[in-house]
Amino acid sequence: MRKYSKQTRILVAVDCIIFGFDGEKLKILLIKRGFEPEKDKWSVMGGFVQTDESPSQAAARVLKELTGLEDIYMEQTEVFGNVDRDPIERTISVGYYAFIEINKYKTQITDLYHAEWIDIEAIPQLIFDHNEMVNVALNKLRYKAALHPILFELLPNKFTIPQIQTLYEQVYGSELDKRNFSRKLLSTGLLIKLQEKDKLNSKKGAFYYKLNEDSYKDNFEKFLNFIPNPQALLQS
Amino acid sequence: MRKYSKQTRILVAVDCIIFGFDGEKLKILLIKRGFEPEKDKWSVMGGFVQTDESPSQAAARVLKELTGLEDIYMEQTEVFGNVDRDPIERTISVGYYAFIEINKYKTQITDLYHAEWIDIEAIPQLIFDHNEMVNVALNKLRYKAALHPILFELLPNKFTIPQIQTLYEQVYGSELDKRNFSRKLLSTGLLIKLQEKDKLNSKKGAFYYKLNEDSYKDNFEKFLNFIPNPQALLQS
DNA sequence: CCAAAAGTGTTGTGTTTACACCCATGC
DNA sequence: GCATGGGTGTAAACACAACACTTTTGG
Repeated sequence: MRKYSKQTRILVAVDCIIFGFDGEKLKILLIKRGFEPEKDKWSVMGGFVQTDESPSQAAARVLKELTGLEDIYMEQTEVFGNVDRDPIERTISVGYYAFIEINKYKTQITDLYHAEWIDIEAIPQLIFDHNEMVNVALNKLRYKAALHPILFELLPNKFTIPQIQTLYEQVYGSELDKRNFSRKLLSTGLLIKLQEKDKLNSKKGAFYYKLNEDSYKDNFEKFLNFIPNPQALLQS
Repeated sequence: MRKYSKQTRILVAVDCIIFGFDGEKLKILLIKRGFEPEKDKWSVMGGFVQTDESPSQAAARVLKELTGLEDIYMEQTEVFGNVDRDPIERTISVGYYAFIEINKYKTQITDLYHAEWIDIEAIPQLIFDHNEMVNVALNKLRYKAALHPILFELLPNKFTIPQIQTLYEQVYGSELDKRNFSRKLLSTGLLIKLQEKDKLNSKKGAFYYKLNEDSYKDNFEKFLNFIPNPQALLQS
């Protein structure tokens, strides 16, 4: 079949901002490149879209290469396509953010990369426009998490209410009232209380909960208003 | 400088779903292609990203070519990148939606295209994955408009409250209570009442309003909850 | 017994919804 | 004078925000 012969073909990449939560801090997985260009500089993990894959398949592949995990929760943020964003050659990159359960993460990547979890409060300078990608991902995640129960993807199967609250507080950088938070969370019907308690983080112990999978699927796209005054906390 | 020599370059396009409101119906601007491939088939307006422009610049250029207008409100929807989406040659397309004031639109395009406003209730079958693009654009627009005052971009400088209400009703395909709608709208402080009345649509006449530009900018990204029970009306 | 974190209830305030009548005008 | 669409008010239900004390238990 005839091609669009006069048009320019462009490199297309994907870049993944991978979030994890260790129970205390929200972190992203960054790599230090072991090769040129930009050797020893920090960046997010990315890769080029291959001929036989869509951008989202490419992002899933990159995530698997870096973390060993599949079926990861992933959202596209936006396309980064400024003409000069990559000094080597013009490249258009599709941004994604992904949530992984941090305990399931095992280093997978060759020693061409050094991968490390970095607190979102302490992101170093990154190559190209990767700092902007991280900011866009954070803003989109804050926006979406204010309305939809996506943050459970960062937690293990069993979690306690104080753990979730800490996670929300990290995401929004502000403290929440535990009475109001717990009431709102439980009123969604998303959680099933378990008998078991987590005794690691307190003497009294906090009950574990798990997700009600049916209710989770049903409510995923609904507006839940998790965050009081979201307008005060969001930039976009 | 060295290039990423082993990687595949891919065609990158933009496709724009252009919305307009004629006072009665929400419409999108479609074109009937006057050339092969897919001659005489309907599609949305698009074009390839050139070497000297970003995808958003390409989208703005395409919008200008089709409508003659610049500085149009535009949002990126998502990337459409399935390997087989374009049968001629692999092409990755960045989707956008745009709002134009329908009265400002003047046909600009060469007679290679026949452009027409089509009611969103009556979208014909489109080429490639353009029907999916339209659906994605509609869902994103509904989502965003439920929380942010973007729909004013579809209206002329002067508009009446019954006009805005009709627009919201078209966007969500459901009727709204005029007392509650008007109260909520006016309580945002976004509108300035003018002395003049629109006497075309009723005998009594409805007062014109204009946007309070300062308040509009300030409130653009805030959550305004224009739509009661948005969860009942949205798919994503 | 005490420190540390978990868990739980109430009240006032503001927002949302549902609902019905009068007004102005052109014909 | 009447049909058409514009404009407004109120009350009940609900959701939200602010706030403090009791419980459990490991040390």
